[in-house]
Amino acid sequence: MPIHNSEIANIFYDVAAFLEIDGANPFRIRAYRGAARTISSLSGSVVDRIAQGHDLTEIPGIGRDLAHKIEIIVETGSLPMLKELESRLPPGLKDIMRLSGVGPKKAAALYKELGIKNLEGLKKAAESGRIRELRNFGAKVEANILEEVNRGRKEGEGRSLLIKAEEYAEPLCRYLLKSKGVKKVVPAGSYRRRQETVGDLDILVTCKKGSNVMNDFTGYDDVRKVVSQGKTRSTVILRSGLQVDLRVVPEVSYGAALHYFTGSKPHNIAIRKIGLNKGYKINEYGVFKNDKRIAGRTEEEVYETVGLPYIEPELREDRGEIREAQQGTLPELIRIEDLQGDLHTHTDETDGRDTLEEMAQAAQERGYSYLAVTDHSQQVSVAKGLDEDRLLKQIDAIDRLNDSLKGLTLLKGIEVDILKDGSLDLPDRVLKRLDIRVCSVHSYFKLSAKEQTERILKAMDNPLFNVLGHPSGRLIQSREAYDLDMERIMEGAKERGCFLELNSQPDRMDLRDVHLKRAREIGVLISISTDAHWSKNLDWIRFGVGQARRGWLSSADVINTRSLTGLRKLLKR
DNA sequence: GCCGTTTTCGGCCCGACTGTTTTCAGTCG
Repeated sequence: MPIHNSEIANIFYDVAAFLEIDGANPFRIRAYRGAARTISSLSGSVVDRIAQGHDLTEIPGIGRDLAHKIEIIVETGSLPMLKELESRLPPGLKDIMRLSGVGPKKAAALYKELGIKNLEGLKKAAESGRIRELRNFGAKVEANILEEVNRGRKEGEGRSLLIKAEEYAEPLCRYLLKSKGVKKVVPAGSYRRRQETVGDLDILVTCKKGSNVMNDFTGYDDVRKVVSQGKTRSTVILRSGLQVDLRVVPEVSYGAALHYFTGSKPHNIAIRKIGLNKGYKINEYGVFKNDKRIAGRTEEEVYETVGLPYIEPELREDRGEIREAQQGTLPELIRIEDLQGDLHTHTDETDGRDTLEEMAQAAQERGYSYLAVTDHSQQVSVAKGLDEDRLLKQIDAIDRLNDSLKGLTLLKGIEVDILKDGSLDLPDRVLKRLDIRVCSVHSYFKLSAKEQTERILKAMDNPLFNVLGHPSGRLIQSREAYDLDMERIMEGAKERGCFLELNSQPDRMDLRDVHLKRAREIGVLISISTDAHWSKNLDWIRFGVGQARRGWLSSADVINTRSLTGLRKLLKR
């Protein structure tokens, strides 16, 4: 069983945690964390890279030592260095360190002074009042530890889907905007970068002197616990468990603060380094030269002082955007208004909720010039999938409706199942009568990567294959992607004139950002679609567009930015 | 442990808040 990137990353995360407890050089620890993060965000598998003879040290943050350690992990499945650390330090210390308010230093002290090895021992020590005796610990720390242990998990832990974060962020921002003296309220962090999930919500506020916004924030109806409250920063936990950080800065610092709180952290560190080399200090209050503020009112100013053009939030992941900005080769990112239509939608004829007419009307309201109706095929019986007869009837119904529609064309389509042997779930004679075929895997998720890849490539051999629907099959936080050689799929699609879908369902977001970036490099075009099962779900397109921007896509990389005529040409293979 | 348009050695982003202290360590983002 080949090692997945995430397994290599987890080993490095564990090494970093143990080194931290061990009191190792902080920069060495950072190197392991950085490598873990980089590896888990690669688009292709490290195993393949090694097999193809690629030099791992070309990956930023991976030097000779870490490259060698990766090779050992790939060969043997484990890392002797981690084994050695685990033999000296109890694995349970990692759980202790995950508690809010407990870091490596406290975990080390608890182990060394009191012999505490796991959460169970920690609980007993806290209950018997032994923890408060330790230097730098006290009654409050002890009480906090006990509360954390009893809860069983860290406050605010676990990531939320972007759509869930929106549900909380929007009313909270409206509420804060009404607070006296408040000028601007902007969600920053991974939310602004449109990451598919967010760990916590970072909200930036600018206001006049003497504003009461901090008290209004901690007094918000939905707050369950105030974790900390200061003049410029406060942290609360909402009743849903979502953690929210509020930062307040003066107007002159707005741009610097927004840049800082938008992150990502590696992007910020890289920008600050460039600043340092030019003799500037950059923090959330501005850009400083000899303690004099020279910029920071806008984000553009911050970038300008380090000699860069503005970089869109979705690109700020330190994945090459700074280098391309320096060279002036950043793409002009796609916007929602570039899209001419949606190419994957369902109606009440299968498992959708609205009629053909209702879906058409919703598309008109969005200003689309086309909408593809792509109900399920017969194989998906739980969704009342269409057989040949029912599909023919739907084709007729669409023809009739198109005669009466103004400004919108309904495209006759299907989401047809790719069967286990790589054939499609309906005969060519009926598929031929359609404008578009979205082809998806809904069964046999457990095939080996080789079998799954060949199954899909074989399906693509059929000249009627247009778009591979939700290509990886993952459901965020509930189902892993099936094993697949995505690189071969993308190259196969490119060779055959097929396209890959970016499915905008909030828990799919499939393809991932790193895959989209790779698709753009390979030159395979993308269909950004919602897979809407309800007319209201057409609005999910904002998630897809956010994800597409994170994948560096511009309007030219996407098929449904084309006019109807242009699109029809692309769909004819 | 990584990295280099000052460097192959000596740096490595920067600040807020809490609790335990009485000037600061630890944690967090």
